[in-house]
Amino acid sequence: MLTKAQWQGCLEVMEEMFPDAHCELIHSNPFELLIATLLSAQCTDALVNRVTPALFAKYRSPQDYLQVDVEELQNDIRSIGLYRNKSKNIQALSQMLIEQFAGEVPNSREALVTLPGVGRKTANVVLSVAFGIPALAVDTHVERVSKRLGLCKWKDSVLQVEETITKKTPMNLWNKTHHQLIFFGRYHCKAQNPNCLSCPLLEVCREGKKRMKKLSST
DNA sequence: AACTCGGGGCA
DNA sequence: TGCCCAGAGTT
Repeated sequence: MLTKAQWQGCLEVMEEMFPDAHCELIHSNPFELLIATLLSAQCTDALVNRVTPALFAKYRSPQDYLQVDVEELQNDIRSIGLYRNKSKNIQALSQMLIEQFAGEVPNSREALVTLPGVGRKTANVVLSVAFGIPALAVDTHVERVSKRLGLCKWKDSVLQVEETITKKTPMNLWNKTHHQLIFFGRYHCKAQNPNCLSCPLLEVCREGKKRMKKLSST
């Protein structure tokens, strides 16, 4: 198992590899972060970032999203996929924010997950990035990376992985950790053909060492 | 647990 | 061309 110090070392190395990873989800306010995160489902942020500048210039508040027909909103986000669900959710969510949360994005998980289209992962991103609250969205990349490195056991559930990382990550790294893990997992520690040969974390990585051993024996 | 939504990226 | 993808909701 990876120690807390080793884990922090890994996070620092990931930051050196992808220094601007966390910039992709920096937004001027929690509401824009919430919308951008919701749009990110099943597509990359690079794709989302192509529509958000125009989107956020046009819609600045929950009220703004309610002043157009759903078809118009669909057209504004069509290129990212899953646009029917997402448009519907954004309008329903805007309505709820106005009626139940005084137009503000709530800062508790219990409240966030009651919003349509917002599940645990989206809620955790908003909590950590917008409010600095320790919460980590565990997707396939985060799960794979933490298990390969040896931070978690292979049989751990998603919730167990989340608990372990939450426990071992220092407060000052909360707004970055998720994005560093995502980038590291997506572009380096890939699901297929991970680049172990050039990996700076090879010395501490459980799976990496195993793969190298196998490679040298054949 | 296994679907569905969905256009774009990439082999 | 066909497969996959920073998820959530429904059955």
